Amino acid sequence: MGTDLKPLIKAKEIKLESLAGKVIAIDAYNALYQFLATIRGYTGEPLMDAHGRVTSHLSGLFYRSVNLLAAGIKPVYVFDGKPPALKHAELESRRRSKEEALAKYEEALQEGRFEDARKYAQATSMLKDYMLNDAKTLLTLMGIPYVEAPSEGEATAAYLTIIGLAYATASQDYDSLLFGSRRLVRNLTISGRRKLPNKNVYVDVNPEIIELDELLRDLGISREALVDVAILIGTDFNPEGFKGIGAKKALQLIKKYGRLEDIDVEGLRDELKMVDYNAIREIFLKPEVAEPSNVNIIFKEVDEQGVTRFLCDEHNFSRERVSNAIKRLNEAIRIRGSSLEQWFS
DNA sequence: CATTCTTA
DNA sequence: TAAGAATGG
Repeated sequence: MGTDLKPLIKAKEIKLESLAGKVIAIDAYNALYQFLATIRGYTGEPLMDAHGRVTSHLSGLFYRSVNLLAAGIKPVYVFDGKPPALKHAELESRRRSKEEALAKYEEALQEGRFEDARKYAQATSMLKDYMLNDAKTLLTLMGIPYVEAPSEGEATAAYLTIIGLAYATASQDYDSLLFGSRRLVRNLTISGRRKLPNKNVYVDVNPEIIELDELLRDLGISREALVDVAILIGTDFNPEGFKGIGAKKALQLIKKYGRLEDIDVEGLRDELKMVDYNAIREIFLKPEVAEPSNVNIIFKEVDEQGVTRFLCDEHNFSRERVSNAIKRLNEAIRIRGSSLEQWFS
């Protein structure tokens, strides 16, 4: 879920094309989860192949990646490793709400309330290991690199921007900023349409970028202080946050007192004693990240035969759609005139 | 979510 | 032809 920093952030809308030629480190879990949750049939069932294996995430990953490549963007997907121990409570609560959603889904389905069923089905979404493996296979066949993070994917993605291997991170969550990402791109989409939660209304959504340096300057605080603000709001590592404190109040408090241990507010001071905020700070400020020597960001040509075999033969995608997409991509590459030399190096 | 089909 | 609805797997 991440930290709700939104009220503190003013993002700049950008055109997708402005990212042409840039390496973007994409939070794989975030992207795949979004695909899995939203790409569903009328009654909420995910797309599946003839063997009943879920393919929603592959559909999203394939078409979006084609579009990013066609726009000249170089995506690098960063996969999660082992979650920090402090994340257990958050993961457990996610597991529980999925369980509850499953019960509601079955009930709604039984009663023919398909719109509800769809909503609850989305909330049951779980990325299984085989789905992650299928996603990695597809990326390899598409010539798109990915990185295995030792722990939080957002942390390694952020690190890639810090060491100059990526221009920005891409995620819907703000946590990569806490991990020090120099730039965060949200809404890295093509269609620019998103359904409002619980409503049958669609709104235009454009990609937006947040520059960490600018954000810190605007807020008038350091990254260390921003992490303290996040802890007050509530992070994946202290999901409760603190009673009555949202983004605005958290910022006020840190601007006034500087850091968590100096907050002099009746009640809150005692609540803070119950939280190991130093451990949380450490996760954000000194995260476990991939070794640069283990990061190979190499783009290759799309293996059209391989992609077709994998998506169409193994997973029952339409040959026509897949070949059209690859044709579009090749045409875009041709028009851009990017020689394979400069592109794939 | 992204693409394709339908509709007016 | 452009917006909205349906479909994809």
